[in-house]
Amino acid sequence: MSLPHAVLTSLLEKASSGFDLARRFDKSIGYFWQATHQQIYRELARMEALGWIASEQAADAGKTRKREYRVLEAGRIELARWAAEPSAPMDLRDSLMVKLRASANINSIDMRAELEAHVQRHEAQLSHYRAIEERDFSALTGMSRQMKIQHMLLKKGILYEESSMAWAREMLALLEAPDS
Amino acid sequence: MSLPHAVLTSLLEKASSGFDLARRFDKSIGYFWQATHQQIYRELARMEALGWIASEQAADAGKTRKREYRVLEAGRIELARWAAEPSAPMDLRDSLMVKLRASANINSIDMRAELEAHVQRHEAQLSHYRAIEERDFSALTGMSRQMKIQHMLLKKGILYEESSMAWAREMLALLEAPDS
DNA sequence: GATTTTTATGCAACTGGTTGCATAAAAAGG
DNA sequence: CCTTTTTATGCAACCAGTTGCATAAAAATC
Repeated sequence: MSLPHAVLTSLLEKASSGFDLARRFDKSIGYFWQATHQQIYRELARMEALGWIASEQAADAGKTRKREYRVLEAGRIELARWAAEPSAPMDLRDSLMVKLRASANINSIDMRAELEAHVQRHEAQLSHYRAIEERDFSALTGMSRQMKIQHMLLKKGILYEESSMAWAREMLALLEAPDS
Repeated sequence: MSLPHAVLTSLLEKASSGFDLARRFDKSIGYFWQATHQQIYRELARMEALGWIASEQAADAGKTRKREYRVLEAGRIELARWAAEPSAPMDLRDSLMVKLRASANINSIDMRAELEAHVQRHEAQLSHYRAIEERDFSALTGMSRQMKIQHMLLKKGILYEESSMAWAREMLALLEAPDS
């Protein structure tokens, strides 16, 4: 159960409203933990009840209900406690691989178009990551510990996209080979 | 919703009981789609009701309730239909990355032991995959299309383990560096 | 000035996956 | 022989995540 902790982490970096968090979950933190706005509002309510976070009317709220949440000491303690407990290995559920395996058994299934779309998606994501790297992490010296870790997390994404793409291209070549 | 289709794919390769399927989901097909025995029994019942699969008392049932399921034509058609529809990009939820990100913001969180355990897990999985490759895919010629695809799926796992491990080692080096 | 889009929050119902437990025969071990 | 483990199936309750919808102010567009 990591969603509350992902929200805590994100709030730690910047006190925000639920809406802003939801946007943040569509990038940055969301690259390894996505959530819908529904989940986020629910978690915020739960964590406020637990005393992990507190909120007040946002400075730019106007007449809206916009609230800004920030992490309390109890929240930091909980986050540290959770980080220290052993993490279960990530569970992958990759439907494309299931489809490819099905296509190994049913000859009429042609996965080439799917694979091409897949390659293109990874390509787009990769160039997106590279642009972020260029923009935020191109300094050669003087990066703080925090920055270095953030850079490594981005590199993780880059590595993932690169290897997914290389593999998908090889797979595509196999499916396109005349004799196969 | 891919679990029924993962079960169909697995049954296509070999007609089996729920129990055997559950074991199969702890390896092979389970590397990219896991399921508990509960989910599998539930799915089998549903798919039998839909007419995608049929079952009879297993040959080696004795006095037990053991049943053997096999895919019907309607099941093959459904599997092909599903394979042809576009697949959503895989959603990763990697709690280790969330923890590392939290550790970038809270200095007292020390992720080194976690990362070491992580490296070791990937190492074990990698050598397991390599043993399978050695055993099943070391032939240099005469591999069928089916075998080639299966080999590529295994390679996908190998690539994933290799890149996860390489990255985790680099991350570990960063966390161990004196100045960071 | 009226309409559409974006910002912002949230309820309710549903679905997929997990956990805990129950049952019972067969095989293995002491 | 008796106990434990493995094989085999399944119910019930729960939890996490998704989908559809509703509301309403502010900003943008026509």
